[in-house]
Amino acid sequence: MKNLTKRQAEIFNYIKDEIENNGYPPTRSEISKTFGFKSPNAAEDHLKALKKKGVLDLAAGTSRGITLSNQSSGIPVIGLVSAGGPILAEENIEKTIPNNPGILSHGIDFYLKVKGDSMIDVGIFENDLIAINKNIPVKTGSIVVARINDEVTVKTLTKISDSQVILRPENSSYSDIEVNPKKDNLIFEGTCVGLLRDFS
Amino acid sequence: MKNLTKRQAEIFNYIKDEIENNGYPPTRSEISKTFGFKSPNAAEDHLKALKKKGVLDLAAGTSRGITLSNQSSGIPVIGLVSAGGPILAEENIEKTIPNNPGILSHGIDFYLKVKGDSMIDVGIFENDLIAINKNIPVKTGSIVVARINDEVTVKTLTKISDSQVILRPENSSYSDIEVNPKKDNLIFEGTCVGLLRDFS
DNA sequence: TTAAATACTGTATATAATTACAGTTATGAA
DNA sequence: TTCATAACTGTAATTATATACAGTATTTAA
Repeated sequence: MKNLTKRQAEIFNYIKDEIENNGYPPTRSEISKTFGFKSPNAAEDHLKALKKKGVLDLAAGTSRGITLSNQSSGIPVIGLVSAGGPILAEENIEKTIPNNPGILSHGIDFYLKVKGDSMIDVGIFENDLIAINKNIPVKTGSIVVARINDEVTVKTLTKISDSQVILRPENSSYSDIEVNPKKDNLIFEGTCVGLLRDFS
Repeated sequence: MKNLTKRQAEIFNYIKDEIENNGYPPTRSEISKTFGFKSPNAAEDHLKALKKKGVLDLAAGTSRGITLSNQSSGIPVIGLVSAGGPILAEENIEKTIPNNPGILSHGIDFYLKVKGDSMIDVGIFENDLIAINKNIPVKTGSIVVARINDEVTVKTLTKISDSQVILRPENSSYSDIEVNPKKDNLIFEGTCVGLLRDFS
């Protein structure tokens, strides 16, 4: 959904927030008022641009007829992460699920579908979706999503220093992973802020 | 939510559905069209009645300015269940959290905050919120919320017949619970359809 | 370098939408 | 019985809203 200009992103986020807070989308003049436009047509133009870029839809002749498109209103679920690119790259997105502000105390940037049983002792099972926030600084004790030499893993961070990082699987049959950030390529993709499991 | 007439409930549910499906609430005339009213004032009257009963709010002078009130839009979280009354009784509701249609494959009637460690082998931990659907018929293999002689418990249903019901804790340090529905008062409050955990 | 896109102002208008007022009919409670 | 509530019809007025057209200035991609 990218290629939004800075201004367009501002307006898009405002619309998103309004829907979240008010329960209905803003009008052209509400948008204009918020951004200081002297003409409602400025908002109209922006809406058309946002529609053209596919992040929202407009219902003709309908007041407040703004709907966020699927991709832009949902939170991506990341399945298997292909090596190389960024974790949120298109090809890693398995689906998107509706955003639900308010269910968890932290914001969610994406969900990661859990593979393997290395975290079962803290109740994280295969195929669970763990909610990840990219911006919380990682700290010891947190469950983190780490990328070590392009391999993505979910573990508890138990030690972090310039020369040594220890990632602990929460399963007694596995051993701690020790990483030297100076030698290995270590990236923290985010912190686990919640868990979602669907019994279907 | 209280004492809505049949007609009011129909209209309220329609509004709820419209918000969910369209992303914005209906106008008076859309409501009228749907229900065959020949005057938009019929919808206006209904909206006023629904507002009076506290299930929604109306923003004056605002097109589509209908918002569902917290109680009616959220899903109750049940903490400790007091003996006697129904599980969804006011005093059991710890809080409500926003409804999120689409995150789980089944509908959610309420969340139950888990006490104890009797289900840790299936990754259900203390203080997790389990999502419960009241209307799915209980069947063996499902995780169910059962009330045995007024005590509420979450277990896996492993056997169900007229004379014997077996509820299995998913923790090797606990033993199966055998209930005779003819002698004991056994009520199934619902089936667990999902799990929500907040790492805060 | 040039056309297209971005980001607006300014004006105007048809129509979408809220909402008041005046009624009618039916039902159930005081 | 009588009054409040429910569930509408019918009309109408004000205002809220979408949206077109005509511009201007700046930035960006071909």
